[in-house]
Formats: sequence, structure tokens, C-alpha cells
Amino acid sequence: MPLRVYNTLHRAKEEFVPGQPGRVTMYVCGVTVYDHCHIGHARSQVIFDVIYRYLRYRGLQVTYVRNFTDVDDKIINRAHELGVPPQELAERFIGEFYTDMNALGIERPTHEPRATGHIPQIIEIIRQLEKNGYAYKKKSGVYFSVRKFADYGKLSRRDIDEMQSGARVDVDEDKKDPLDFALWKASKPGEPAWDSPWGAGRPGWHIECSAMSSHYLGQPFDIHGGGQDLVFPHHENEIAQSEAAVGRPFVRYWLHNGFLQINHEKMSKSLGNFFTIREVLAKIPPEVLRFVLLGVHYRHPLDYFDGALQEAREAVDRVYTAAETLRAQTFAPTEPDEAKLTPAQKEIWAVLQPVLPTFVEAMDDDFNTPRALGQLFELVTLINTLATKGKLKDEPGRAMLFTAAARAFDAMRGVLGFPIAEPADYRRRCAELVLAQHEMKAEDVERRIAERNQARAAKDFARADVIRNELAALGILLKDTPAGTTWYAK
RNA sequence: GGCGACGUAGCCAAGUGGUAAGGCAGAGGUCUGCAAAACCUCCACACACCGGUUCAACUCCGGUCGUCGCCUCCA
Repeated sequence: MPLRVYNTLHRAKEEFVPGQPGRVTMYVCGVTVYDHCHIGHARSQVIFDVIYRYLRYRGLQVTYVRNFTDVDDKIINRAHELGVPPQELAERFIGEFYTDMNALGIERPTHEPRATGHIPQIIEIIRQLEKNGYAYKKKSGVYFSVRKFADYGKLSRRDIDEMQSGARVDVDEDKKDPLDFALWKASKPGEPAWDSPWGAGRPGWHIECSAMSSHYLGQPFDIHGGGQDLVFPHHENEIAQSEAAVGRPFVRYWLHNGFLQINHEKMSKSLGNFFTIREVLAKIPPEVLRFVLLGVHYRHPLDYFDGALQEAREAVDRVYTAAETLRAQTFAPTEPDEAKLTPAQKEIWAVLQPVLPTFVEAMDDDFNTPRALGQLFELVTLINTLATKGKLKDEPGRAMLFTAAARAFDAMRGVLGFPIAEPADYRRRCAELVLAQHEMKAEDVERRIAERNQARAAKDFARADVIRNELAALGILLKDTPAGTTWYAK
């Protein structure tokens, strides 16, 4: 089965064929580092992390580049407000970005270039554009002449003339045409600046992606990703610059993720209706957020609400419980041999066998993570069944079934990056979270448990239940086992 | 105005030209002092509405209504 992806350029799903057999080159627009990331950024990063993981799972060698925009008007303005140097501000939020990404289990791309580290490459493209007659210099900077690029609008399906009629009045009188955009911005006093053939200044926003992508990946490269809002003008402009400069196509497959919405409205900084990743992770473990983000197909809008997190929490707990169950089993890795299965085991095998292939099929279909998660839950049920049902315990069938289940589970986990951690680590973090929320210590819980067990020993079950219910109200659930009472955070 | 997406059970969300994955919630059962977890069983007379094509449409086509996005910085 071939991998099929939805290419924004053609508005259709098409078979994914890398430019070079066995190798994939991929670039995703990162973040402008002037503030904490919000959960919309998280969605984009999680999705492309999964795509990166899946391509490798498919046996492809992937070079993945994700940039940092570390010089830009927003950074400069923010730095000015805070009275710190722009570079220092950028540095700080790059650090914060990693804190969030690490929590969410996002792998490091192959290269993570910064705009300020690639000024020579940026200048080179502008020089080439000037030479090819697409760029012109004005007092305020160097601009790209959109009308000279015949293919302009091919990604966002826009017609230049219609755009112009609807275009707002541009305050920048310097441009020859309101559609033109800056390649190089002349610096004002006190702003970060680099020398260039056109005087001291800094790169325009779009040019950095053109420069860094082609520097690391060549041109054309295979996949360029980002949020839907980047289709126009950012990606349209990237195409114009890169193709006009080099004379070759820029990107083969354009992938765009849909938005996170709050109450059916786009969540964005400009609307002010956003949650930072950090805020959300103060309330729930990161795997819950990751799960929620993968629960909707990446191109569809995802409506975010608090209740969804609580619901998802139940589901995530269940996956971890199954992971615990699986890890608790001892079995020697055993290759499939249907002849060695009992009739009851054969029934399970018939259900278990197609789970991973179906998962792969779902991922092959434009990275259908909701369907893939469906298969993960099928597997969860199977794992629990295997561990529960006595009639499935005959060897070597039992070992064989567990081997297959464990392999499928690990494969899915590798692709989805979910569950993020080992179960014990997850439980520990959940416990810390709930204790922190109630300003409690583990000893407080242990003491209550001891009190309850005294009551139970005295057959004072009413009192025992009161204690349990009190803890439950805090999100602390007790579990009585033959080995004693344990607790976990809900 | 131009371009585009979406409208599936109480909620979230996949999906297919031939009668609907999965999750959450809910009901019953096994287990338990009672619970929890786990397991088993149940839970969409039709997928916004109206037409059309078809032997057959939720699934294709047209229209209507509704919601949202891009066209300006934005994942």
C-alpha cells in the first residue's frame, strides 16, 4: 500500500513519492520566539512530529528541518518593551520552546536552524533575485516584485488582480505594488542589523525559510509543512522567491494542518483567546494534550474545550493501564505459529493479527491518526483480555500472543509518540500534579490510607468509605489489592 | 465580494456507493466488605435540509440553511 498525502498545491490526496528513493527531505515552519507557545503551536508540532516518526517507520531516511525565527519585528518590539536585547529575548524563548516540546514528547528534528545564523544564504538569494530581475531596492529595503512572477498564487489559488482590488491600503508607499513584500528591511537605529549589498538591515520574514530549507535540503525538496494560516502569504511568497531565484520548483508536497479553535473560533494571539502549553500542562499531563491533538485528523479544525481534556484523561489512563499490564507480563519472545494455538487463542489471534496492518493502513491514508488511535484501543482491549482470561494462558500460545501484542504496541507508540513515557513515570507525574494542586504531600495520603485500613480491619466500613470518598473528591483513587492499598491520581 | 473547510449517536470523532471504527458518558453482569481497575453484554430505522443520478447514497451531483477559516501579523 502506498502512502498517500494531501498536497495543498493540488488540493488532492496523491501518492507520496520522494525525490530520491528511500530518502525524504522535510521542512516545517517553526515558531517566532518572542513568547510562550500556545496549544495551536503544539498541534502543529505534534502533527509534524508524528509525520516525521511515521516516515521513518516506513523505512525512509528523513532529513527534517525546523527553523527558529529569531529576528523579526515582533521580537524587536517585545524586547524593547521588556528592555532586553532582542537576541536575549529570542534565546530565552527558544529555551522555553524546548521545555514545552520535550514535555510533549516531540523529537528533535535533524536540523534546527535560526534565521540569524543564515544571513549569507539569505543575501545570496536576494542577490540572485536582483540579478534575475525580481527584486528592487528602495530606501526602506529590498522588495520582491510579485507581478513579475507568473505563477504567483498557485498555492493559495489566488488571482493577483482580484487580490489587488480587495487589498487594503498599504501604508508603505515605498513599494511599487501593494502586493510586493520585503526581502530585506533597512534597519532603523537601535535595531539588529547585518551588512548587506543594500545597506545594513535584516531579512524579511519569508526569505529565511527559502534560504534555510534549500541550504539544508536542496531544491526542490519533498515536504513543506506548517499551519493553514501560512498558506498565504508566507508559503506563497516562499514559492515565488525560491522559484524565481533558482528557476526550479521549490517544494513537491505542501502539507498544512488545520486550526485549533476555541468555541468554534480560531485560536490565535491576535484574537487573544489562546492557552499556552504551559497553562494546560499545569492542569493535565502532557500525554493528555498529545492524545487530544491526535484525536482529530490533522487537516480538520479541532475545537478545544476543558471537558475534552477530562474525557481524554480517562482514555489516556486506560492506555497506560494496558501498558502496565503488558510490562508486568513475563514471556519469551515467540514467533507466530498458528498451529501452536489453542482454539480460544486462535480467536484472539484472528483479531490481534490485523491490528497493526490496519494501523499502518490508516497512517498511509494521509496520516489518519484518529483511525490509528482506534487501532491502539483495539490493542489495549486485547492486551487486557490476554492478561485476564484464564483459558488463554496455555503456552506457548500465550507467549506468542503477548509477543505480537507487545510488538504492535511498541510500533504504534513509536509512530504516535503516545504514550509518551513508561507507565510508572506517568503515574508518578500524575500523582505529583494532583498533590501540587491540593498542596498536599504523599505522606498525607498515606496517613489517610492507614486510617482507612484501620477502620476496615475493625469492619467499620462506613468510616472507611468516608475516607475513600474524601480522597476521591480530590482526584485520589484508592485500590485495594491483596498486597495492600495503593493510590493513584485520577 | 473571491477562495476554501465543515455539519455523523448525550459529547468527541473516523469512515464507506450496498445499510455506520474508536474514545468519553450511560445501563446490566463478573470480581470486590463496598469500590476501583479489568473483562463480557447493551447503547445511531438511517449520518443538517431539499432535489437529482443510481438496482442501491450517509458516501456522487445541484441547491438551501448553519458554522468556521484564509484574503492583514498568526501554527
